[in-house]
Amino acid sequence: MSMKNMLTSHDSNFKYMRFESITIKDIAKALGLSTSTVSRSLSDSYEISLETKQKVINYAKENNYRPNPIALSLKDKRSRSIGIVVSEIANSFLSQSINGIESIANEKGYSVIIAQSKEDFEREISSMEFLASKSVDGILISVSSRTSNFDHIKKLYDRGMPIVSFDCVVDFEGIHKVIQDNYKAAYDGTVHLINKGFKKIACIASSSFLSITTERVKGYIDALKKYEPLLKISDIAYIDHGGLKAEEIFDAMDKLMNQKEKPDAILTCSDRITTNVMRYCKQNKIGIPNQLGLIGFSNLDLTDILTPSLSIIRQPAYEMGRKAAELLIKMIESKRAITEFETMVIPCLLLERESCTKY
Amino acid sequence: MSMKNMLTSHDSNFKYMRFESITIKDIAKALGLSTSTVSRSLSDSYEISLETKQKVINYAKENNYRPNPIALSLKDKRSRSIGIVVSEIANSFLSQSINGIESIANEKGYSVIIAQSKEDFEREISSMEFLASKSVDGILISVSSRTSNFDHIKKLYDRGMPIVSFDCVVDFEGIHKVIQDNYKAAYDGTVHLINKGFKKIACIASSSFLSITTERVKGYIDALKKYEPLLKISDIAYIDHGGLKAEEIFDAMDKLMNQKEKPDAILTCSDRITTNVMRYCKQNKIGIPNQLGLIGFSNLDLTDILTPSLSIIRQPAYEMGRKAAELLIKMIESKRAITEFETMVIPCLLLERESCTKY
DNA sequence: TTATTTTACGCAAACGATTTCGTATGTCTA
DNA sequence: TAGACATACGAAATCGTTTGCGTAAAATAA
Repeated sequence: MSMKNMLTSHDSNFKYMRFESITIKDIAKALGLSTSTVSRSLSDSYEISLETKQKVINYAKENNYRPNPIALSLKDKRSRSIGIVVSEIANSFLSQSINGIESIANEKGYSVIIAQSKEDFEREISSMEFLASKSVDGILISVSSRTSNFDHIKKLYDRGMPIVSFDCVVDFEGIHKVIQDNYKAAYDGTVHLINKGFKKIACIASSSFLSITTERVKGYIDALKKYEPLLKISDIAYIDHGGLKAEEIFDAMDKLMNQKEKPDAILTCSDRITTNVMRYCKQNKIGIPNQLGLIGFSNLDLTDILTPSLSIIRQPAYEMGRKAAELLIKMIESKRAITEFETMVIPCLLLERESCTKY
Repeated sequence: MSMKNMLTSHDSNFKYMRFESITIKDIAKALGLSTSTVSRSLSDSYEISLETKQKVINYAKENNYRPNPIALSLKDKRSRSIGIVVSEIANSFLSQSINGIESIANEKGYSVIIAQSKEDFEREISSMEFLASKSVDGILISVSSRTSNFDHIKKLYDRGMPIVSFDCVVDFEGIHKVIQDNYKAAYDGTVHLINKGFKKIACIASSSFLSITTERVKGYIDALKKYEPLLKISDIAYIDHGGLKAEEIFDAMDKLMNQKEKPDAILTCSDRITTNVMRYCKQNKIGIPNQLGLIGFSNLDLTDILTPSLSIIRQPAYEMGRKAAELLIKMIESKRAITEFETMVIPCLLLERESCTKY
């Protein structure tokens, strides 16, 4: 499982040579100048003669000088890095969001440190601490499905750490938030199923702690109320443990499908729920869409090649990441107090496919 | 799309208060000691009296003192962070690898900075520069499908930057590498198709620049040679641009399927290729497995619910990430020169499902 | 009692960069 | 020619922490 090979072309003791860049001191010494003069030359100060500037700049370029970001951080009291706390990165919605975040961060010269909570409350707390201890300039967070207490976030925020919440947002005010239009998306999805002739539509939602859940369930209920006034609450299932284990979702399906009156369609409120419902149906030979119609929130790019292809509500992950990062960096770099906090609401996209059209 | 709300509960000028932690100086001043004494107390030096130590430690704990990692970095000349360069994170294999990397990194007190090359050679170069400029202590890299020249990596490596390569590894010696057993996996996959009665087996491989491609293709060819000595080279297609665009893979399929003698099975060598071949078949009404058998390298956890369920070769992503991170950190923390470089080879897992069993 | 050692701490340098302040020249003006 | 002012640079502080060295006071030894 592991083979060793003696080194060949490589300089055998190269690890004695730690990776080190040239510093401003080295330039100063080499050119017989002071560090102040070198620093000022590189920042093109008017106090330095053209001749000296040129000498310094040339020498710096030739020797590939790069300012040491750590020294700058120490002086400026900022690390030019932002932290992200999410439940996990191996998740299509979140990895797309992170893509959006990174695109803005890199644009503005920030690097990004990701911490995963793995849908665990304690790990979320330690992730926040980890990031704070790493001196990030700000934090983007989508809370875990186990988070109903937001003190760990509020405390850090009140101490002056810029924080922006997206997707699974915090519950307190006075903070920027970036969310999907959860209510409308769930409402539209439910109406879509109704229009396709389904009569008993269930909903499997994420953790009941989360505002995205509340909003989506409200959209679902309102749609049903409008068209089917006799809603049974028992048709709503909550996945309170994040659904990292498939069993949690299978159990919910067992309960739903073992009622006297089974649902004939389901609205699923997360990627993981959606795919595990399909898995459940496949394993239990429940035909989609004729036995069970299905529409779900999903950002997977594979839903079109499932059989039947899956009708989905796609969340604007990339855009949300960009917006959240923009707000955070604006906050970090703002000199004045921030007195207005935005809640950005970005619409979802409903993609109609085979899983809710009976044949 | 964006509504504003005036802040309510939140202290309106809190942003004047930058997030700042207590320093060793603050402790020293508060207790009437010198910073040296405080520092030594906190590190439990024998030179400090028990009484003083206790006073310092208590005060530090009460005021939630955390050493400033930036100051430590400046002093120690190490940032306790490692960089990762991958083509993209929204990729099941890579996000699982990153999970493995992070698990080790966090264990050892390192944070992780991710840079995406997006399968672009120039972006890979700038990613390396970005990470170096961020003063990471080492770099893990899986090169892009456009990388045939490794100078940018070799140069940094020769200057003393610890680097470990995994998955799509670099081509030079004297460096740690972590790879899957590509040859065996492709060989076994091909033999599996042969055993299932397929007669004309094609292969769609990743970029021809990559060693994973070379190895997989060799496994494929050797299996065929053993069982079907009359191999046609035209049955191997290369996806040289990373396959980020589906068209590249569709074009390859067009060519393969428009031959006089179409293949009756395909071995696909990446996640993206595998799923896009399925997409192509679905769109072109090519029945799997009866018209076309399919086995592919994939780390998606959805392949079991495709119809037909997909036979896959699963790569040990998480394990590879862990191993690579372990090697890198060992390298970073080693005091002595490293003279032996490992190439770790970790086996893949073949999961037999419906897509290669004709009915 | 004096000399020596131990104890317990402080001073200051160092890491790399920026920046405030000070100053030795040179140039111009009156 | 003396005073004023610009020009072009250097010294030193600063950010937070560690650490080598120095040392006063206390404890021990002679």
